[in-house]
Amino acid sequence: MICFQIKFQFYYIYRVKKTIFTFAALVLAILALFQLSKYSVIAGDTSIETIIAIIAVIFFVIGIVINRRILHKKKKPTQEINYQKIEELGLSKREYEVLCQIAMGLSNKEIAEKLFVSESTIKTHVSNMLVKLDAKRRTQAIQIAKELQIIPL
Amino acid sequence: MICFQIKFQFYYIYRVKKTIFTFAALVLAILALFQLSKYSVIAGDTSIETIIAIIAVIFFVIGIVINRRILHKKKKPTQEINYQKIEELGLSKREYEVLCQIAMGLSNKEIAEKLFVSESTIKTHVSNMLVKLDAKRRTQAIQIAKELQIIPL
DNA sequence: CTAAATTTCATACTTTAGTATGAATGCTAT
DNA sequence: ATAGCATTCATACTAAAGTATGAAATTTAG
Repeated sequence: MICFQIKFQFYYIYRVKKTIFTFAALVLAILALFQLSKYSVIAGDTSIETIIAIIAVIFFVIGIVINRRILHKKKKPTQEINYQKIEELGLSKREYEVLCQIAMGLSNKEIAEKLFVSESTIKTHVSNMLVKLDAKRRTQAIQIAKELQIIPL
Repeated sequence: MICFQIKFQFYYIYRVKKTIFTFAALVLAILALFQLSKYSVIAGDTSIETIIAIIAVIFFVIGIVINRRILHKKKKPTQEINYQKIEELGLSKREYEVLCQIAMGLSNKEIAEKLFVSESTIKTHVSNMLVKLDAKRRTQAIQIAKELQIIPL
């Protein structure tokens, strides 16, 4: 049990502190470059242009890679739900629950079983919900609800 | 008329060739840096480390900026439609059209009017489409189609 | 506590959705 | 040419969805 915990901890550190390790490696690489360039210049066997070009390319690539990592991580297309709109429409808690289940593609019977009520109850909720959303059908209700951002895409 | 065309052409060149101009400016900047660094080294009034550090920072920033520009341009949250999947499912053109109209919340009757065919034709398409999508209802078909990314969100 | 709103359920009814079957037409590729 | 597929349409049927009405129990807010 403890073994598992330790394993998990190491894994966690690895995942979270990955960026820090990357930066540490980067700093070391830079220092190495400094030394290399110094010796090269002193020895006179490498032109200053070559060194600068190499450094430029390296950091250009590093800039792109890091930027891509950061953008990639926060690229969560999570739809924010407009709870205020739900209240504005006057949708009750139960009506909203039913709406969500409809959007999942469930039938009235299936929703009834899932929410532990009778099918006629669901029908009542659906009917009231449709009026409040100004929809004629459940499919239209889904479309409208997604447009109003009251259910996830 | 010709004037407008010329104006448009210049605008077009400006828009499309912007990147090229940017790179041209970049190359000039690099050449200038080369000259500057050379003179500095010869004059001995700037250390090699400083020059390298400056170059590194400059290109690091350039890398980030260029990357951000590119990502920003193609960062349209437009859901790409998986046309290959549509073929894999064996959906015909008409069946797919009907599916899209269903997702818009239309009834069979409304779809029939929109596509200038009878309601029974739509029913046939819907029935075949449901089998191919392995859905029991049209609402479920919408959900599955969105998951498979064959219709826009 | 009481009035209003929500949730629940039922019954009866109408409308829409979906299935099954059969058939005619047109397009396409071998 | 012809076999296969897509499209079209019809009829008859079953299933699901949605409406209307009434009513009881529960929750919530003033």
